[in-house]
Amino acid sequence: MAMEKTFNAAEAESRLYDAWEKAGCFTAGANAKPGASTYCIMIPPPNVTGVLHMGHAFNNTLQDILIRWKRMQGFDTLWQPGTDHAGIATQMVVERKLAETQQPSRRELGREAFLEKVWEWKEQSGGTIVNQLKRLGASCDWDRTAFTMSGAPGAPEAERHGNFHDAVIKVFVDMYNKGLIYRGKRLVNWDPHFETAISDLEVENIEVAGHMWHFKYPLAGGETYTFVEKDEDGNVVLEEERDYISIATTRPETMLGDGAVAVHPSDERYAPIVGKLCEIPVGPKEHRRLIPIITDEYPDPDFGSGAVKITGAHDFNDYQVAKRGGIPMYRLMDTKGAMREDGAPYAEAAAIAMQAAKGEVSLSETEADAINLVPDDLRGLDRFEARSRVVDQITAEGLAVMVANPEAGAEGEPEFIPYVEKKPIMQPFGDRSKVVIEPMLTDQWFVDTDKIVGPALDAVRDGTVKILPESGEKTYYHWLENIEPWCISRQLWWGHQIPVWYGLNLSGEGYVDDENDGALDLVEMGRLLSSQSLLPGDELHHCAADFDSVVSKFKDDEAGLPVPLNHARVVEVADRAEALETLAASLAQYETTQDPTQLIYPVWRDPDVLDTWFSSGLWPIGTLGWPQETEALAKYFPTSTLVTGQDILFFWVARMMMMQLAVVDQIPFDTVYLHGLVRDAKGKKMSKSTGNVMDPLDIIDEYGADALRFSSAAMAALGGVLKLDMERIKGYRNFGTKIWNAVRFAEMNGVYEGGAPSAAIPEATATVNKWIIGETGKVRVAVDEALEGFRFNDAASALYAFVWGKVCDWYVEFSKPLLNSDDAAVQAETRATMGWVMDQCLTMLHPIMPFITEELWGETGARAKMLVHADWPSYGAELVDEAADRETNWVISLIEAIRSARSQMHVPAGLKLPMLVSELDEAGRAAWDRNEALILKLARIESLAEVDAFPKGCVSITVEGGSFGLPLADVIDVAEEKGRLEKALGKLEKEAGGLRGRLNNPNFVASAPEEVVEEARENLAAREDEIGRVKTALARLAEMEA
RNA sequence: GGGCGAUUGGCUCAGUGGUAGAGCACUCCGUUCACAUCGGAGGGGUCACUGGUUCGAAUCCAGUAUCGCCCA
Repeated sequence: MAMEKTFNAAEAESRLYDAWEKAGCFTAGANAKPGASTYCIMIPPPNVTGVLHMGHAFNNTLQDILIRWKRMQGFDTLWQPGTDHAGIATQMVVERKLAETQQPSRRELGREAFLEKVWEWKEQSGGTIVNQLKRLGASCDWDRTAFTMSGAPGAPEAERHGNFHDAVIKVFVDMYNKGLIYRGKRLVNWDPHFETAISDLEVENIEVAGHMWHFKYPLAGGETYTFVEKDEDGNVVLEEERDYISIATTRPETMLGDGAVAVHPSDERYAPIVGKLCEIPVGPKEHRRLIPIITDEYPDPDFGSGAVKITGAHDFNDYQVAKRGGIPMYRLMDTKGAMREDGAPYAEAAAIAMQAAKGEVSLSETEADAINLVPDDLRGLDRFEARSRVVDQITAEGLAVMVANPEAGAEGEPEFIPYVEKKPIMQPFGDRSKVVIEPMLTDQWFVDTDKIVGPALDAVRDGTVKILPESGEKTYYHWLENIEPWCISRQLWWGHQIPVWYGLNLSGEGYVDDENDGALDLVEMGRLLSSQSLLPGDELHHCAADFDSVVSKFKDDEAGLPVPLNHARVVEVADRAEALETLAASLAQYETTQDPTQLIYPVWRDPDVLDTWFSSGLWPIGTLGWPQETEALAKYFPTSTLVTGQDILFFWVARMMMMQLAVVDQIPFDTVYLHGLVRDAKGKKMSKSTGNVMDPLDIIDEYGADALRFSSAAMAALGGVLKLDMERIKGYRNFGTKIWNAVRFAEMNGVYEGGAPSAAIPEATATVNKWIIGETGKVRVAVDEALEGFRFNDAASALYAFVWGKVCDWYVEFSKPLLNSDDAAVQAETRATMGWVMDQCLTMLHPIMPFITEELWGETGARAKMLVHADWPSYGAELVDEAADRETNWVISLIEAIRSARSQMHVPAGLKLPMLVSELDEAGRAAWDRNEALILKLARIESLAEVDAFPKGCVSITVEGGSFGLPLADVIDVAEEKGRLEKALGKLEKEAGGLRGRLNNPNFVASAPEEVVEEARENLAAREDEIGRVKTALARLAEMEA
């Protein structure tokens, strides 16, 4: 067999991966020892629309390293794969595809037909990322591939194996029944393009060039006050009478919905006017709204004018202020982000708002929301168009704050201009839609996180769950201790439809039984249908897993209604409008038939779906078959390690903690390993617009998956920044070639002649064989310790240093004379040792570099098992032979000293030199004798002769316990040699000086640990010894000069 | 503004109190039969700054500066 010179990754990777898969190597429990403990990792489900990027590659490499390592150790392992259904992203992808192929749009298709299209797309394209993960070498149990929408109504046969959908619905119903989920009107991130609420995670805050306008809000009734501005020392810098309060805003269009102006309670400038009313300087003059000036801790007195307008329905900070102060929140925009066109004309709306501001009426949330305060001329405008109109109107009226014009005096330039600051502002954008996100007050479903956060906090506080790096725990506490309600509803079609049905509230105030006869007549029915109680927002609702289960709950409601309503059949209709029609028709029919059994009580299901994170929050139990008590659930839950990006600590990790604890009262995993974003070599985020995106598949094509994987491991320092450098990847590709050729060398030297090496630790007699066996023991301990502590970089560098720095640089070289030895026993021993050492390298490297190691494993003999299932070693420091260790290190230092001297004396590399020795202690003599052949070979020495004193022109080589010399009188450059020795002397003196200083300090000797003092003494002695020899050499050189 | 973190050779980074390290890059030498995707030798660092704790600080503490990330 003649091995190729390099590993052909492109050819081998798919072949090896297929072999693993075909043999079922990744199946849950594969290679488990009898009675083994379990080890389970849940993949962070990639988006079903996703394609593999560097973040996935890195994240999954770490998981694969762990799972392969544990699998080789004989644990009962499961790496659970799958994808999430990615509501908004998937809907967008499918809609785009419909548009591209000239098919009817989503709305034209309708919900059911559109969802069919989504499922079609999923069957065709949803497996992309799964296949890409295979190219990385990910050893997931693919037969178990999960999907957060599996088992949903409308899912094709192929998706019916899972029941994730039922699990999600069951959790919603259970949590609803426990009072952990409620419906409410709250401020959410609204995407005007997709017309849905989105999560914080889907919002990107980007700094953009913005403007800060300054406007005057006149005091009501022309009141005035003395405005006094002081500097830090309390000196008055400005004092004037004002009839207004100055407000700065970046969003003038939201002024229309202002409910108050707030100032800080400590702000003396505005103290005289707190509690008074001021006028919003926009809208028809005759209907100007007045709003109160209130105090709140939120305004920063040092920022802008110190006064803040409060628009509770369109700003998150203002929302909090408005809630605290009972300020009404007026919604100004529709779902598309345009100014509202609905409701009563402005004059009417403004009048109601006025009454509220004066405290004459108090508005419920629903009532406030029904009021449209957009002036008639601005209705229907896009929000940005409305902004510029508002600015123009205010400025035209002279209510903009004016400043001196720096251009004044120039042609056509006025003396004063409106005060508009150009400044960068952080603006929220939808990460999918790229439009500006609008904080919007809407009806949504929420998880009452306050009620379930406790156990999730406790589990980390008491150490049941460990988060790495530790700083992640701080962040976790910080977020959970200040947790906000979690909005879980989305106005999308693709997702788990909320299992709540609504019905019209027929028992409201509108119904009055005129005759008091307990029965409904026509007049009463008419009143019922038009009454206030049928306004949107006041419906009855019930929650249940399906329609059949919800019917009885509506029946219970009916029981309290008068005849004949209490007999009505509960029937599901599409929506609220259809329900009203159906009810009216049914009542009309009843009038003629008088048959109560024909009466229909229509109910409709909530059209919204659940946030994708609500379902992925159940990933650990959902993928294992919950709520069924499956074997997998019993075995692998709670799972072991979660490896994920620190950016989703809140959105996913914390939610999994809360939900698993809330639903099954168990932690989902015991360790969370968090890592950062993979960046480019300079530390920049990878982005399409910067053009610095690296595609992991391109990297795999060019350098092989192993190189990419090794790079991932090497940069995975706990808490470290991940900078991906192609040079580094190339270096690790080279590392693979290095191992390949080391094995090739072994193969060429008959190591595998007798078949695969024995798994038994070889019995060695030769020093270097004993030494490399000990080094192998040390590296196994180092690798396991590193992986146990999730220090992947330490594991990688320990293996790199061992394989390249010890095995290839030294052991292979040392072995050459032994493999060519005439002594058959020495040769056999060395072959056995080398075979074993190479096998250990392959075994320990396999979790990080599975492909090349598996290939070499197969190349070097028939094996009982593939490497993926080989036994992970457990030997350790007991393999270290101290004497062999010392001796080999001495040999290495001697060889290095000779090479160094040769190189610096410009001795031609190929030239063999004689060497002299003037003194050598007993250990040195023994070491020389036992290792002469390899020293001579590696240092290119032809002979060694003992002398009493070195001749003139002899280059000195000093090692522990010995002085060697190279007679180079004819080639020596005296000045150069003197420089070399002086430099060495200087370094030694510096070291010795430091050691002496410490040892002369009585405090050091008294306080430092014994072994530290002892070590310092030994070091000093060794330095002084060497200083002596270098000085001798320098003296000899001086003689030569003379 | 709040929180978290970083600052070590030209670059990218390890290094949790005891003689400053690695890889890459650089310089010189090398077609020695495992490997030029290689080998050998070498240069290069006041560990951001200022104080403090300690016998001893890159390492612990405080402050300063600069940078990054998250949140507002």
